[in-house]
Amino acid sequence: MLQVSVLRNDPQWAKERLILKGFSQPELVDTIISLDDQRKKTQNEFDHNQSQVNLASKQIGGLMAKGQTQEAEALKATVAQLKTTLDPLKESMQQIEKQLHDTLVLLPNLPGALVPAGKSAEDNEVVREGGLRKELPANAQPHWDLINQYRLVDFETGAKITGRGFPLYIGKGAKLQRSLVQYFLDYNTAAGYTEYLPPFMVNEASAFATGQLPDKEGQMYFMEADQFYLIPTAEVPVTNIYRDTIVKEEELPIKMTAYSPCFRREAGSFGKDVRGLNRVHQFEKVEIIQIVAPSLSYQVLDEMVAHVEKLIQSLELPYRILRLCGGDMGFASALTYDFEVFSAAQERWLEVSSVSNFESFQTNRMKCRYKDAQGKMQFTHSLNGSSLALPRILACLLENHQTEAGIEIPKVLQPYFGQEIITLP
RNA sequence: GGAGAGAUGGCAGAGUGGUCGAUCGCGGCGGUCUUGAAAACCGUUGACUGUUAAAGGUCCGGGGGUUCGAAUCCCUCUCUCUCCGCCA
Repeated sequence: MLQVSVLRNDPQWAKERLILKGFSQPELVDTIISLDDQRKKTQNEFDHNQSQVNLASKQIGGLMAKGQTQEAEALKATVAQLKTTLDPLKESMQQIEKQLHDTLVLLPNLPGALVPAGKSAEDNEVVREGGLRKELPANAQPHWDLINQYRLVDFETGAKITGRGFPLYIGKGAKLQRSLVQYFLDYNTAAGYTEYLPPFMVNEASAFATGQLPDKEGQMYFMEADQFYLIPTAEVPVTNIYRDTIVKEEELPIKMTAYSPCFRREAGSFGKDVRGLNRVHQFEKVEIIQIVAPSLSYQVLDEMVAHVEKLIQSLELPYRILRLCGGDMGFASALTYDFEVFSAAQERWLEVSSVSNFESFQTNRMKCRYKDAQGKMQFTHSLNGSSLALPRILACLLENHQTEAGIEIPKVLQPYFGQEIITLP
């Protein structure tokens, strides 16, 4: 959620930034400022009357104590009179505040200075490429064929148990998933991130705080009976650890990592690029999250990008890093870098990580603040990234490391997986 | 699911209708003393809103009610703890 003060400060600039993000109603900025004016005006009037009521009530107390009941009764009558003006004022104040909040919440975060203009994925900027594309055997295959031959994942049975998009991992496939999760968590904790295992369902307040609500309402699974949402990413429960808290400056930066399954309805996005593990309703992911002082957030963003980059390098995969353009960024983000790994057999890039700085967009919704050196209350900044998302990494590992002899396991994973190569069953 | 107890400022914990936004303690900050530190002593220390700055207003888990006046009384919801039941 944006701060009204930011919009007031330079409405024209704010509108331009919103347009860069592809937001279709920049005029809401003016609506918000005018609502805020109304709010101030109404509140002022209300406060004035309330103050008179408070004063009179105190006087009544004094008069009663002295036994001057007649004077007290007279004052009571004036208070009663004043109070009739209070209720309608309060009502309209609440109404204005709600309207203001409901409108404010519709605005996406303003894109940061580095964000390139553009409407879609084609306009993203390639920051750099890395890793080696291995020479593949002549009969190289896409992962959806490999997982069948090697008996790693069974989509049909997953569909029978639940529905399409719920893969069932089997044998070495399941173990490879588990090895990756463990490796990623160890890698993250070695870099100073504290590991959490969070709840996989969240309440409405949590889903709102990180920006999933109201923006992505239809994308989350919802448990009607208990009013819980299945998490689309560990970002939601983990970031919410710090909802409604005031942290000490010396506690910053707060570095957290968590594994979780992720549930996404992917409503409307099926039909294309959905084969195999490319897009599923349930997948595993290890997330990294930081809460930091505002002045450091972009430096931390670079650190997180470097952190994820090394992790992908260690898996010996060819990758590239993109800086997302305004139109392709998420609702809550101010700057996002996507990591894509080259899927050799599909001959296309697959997104495996997304690292973002949310600045104070989430922390304003969450009310996560700290006192700076001057003793002033400020919103912290929050950042997060996948480190890493699993099914696509699995797909890329299979495709990029397939050889005549079998699927080679990267060195760093071998201690976790327990063998160097997966051979045909 | 049933019964009981509870929810107050960073923590701990008083306060049961009228200068209570809230005693005291711990912690934090500032100071005295000290070469420095500790101890001791003194002072200070919630958030939001509003204003150039004030004043003023709001907040004692959430919502509603009673009253001239509510942290305090009533209703309701949520959560926590203890016991019972069920259960991986």
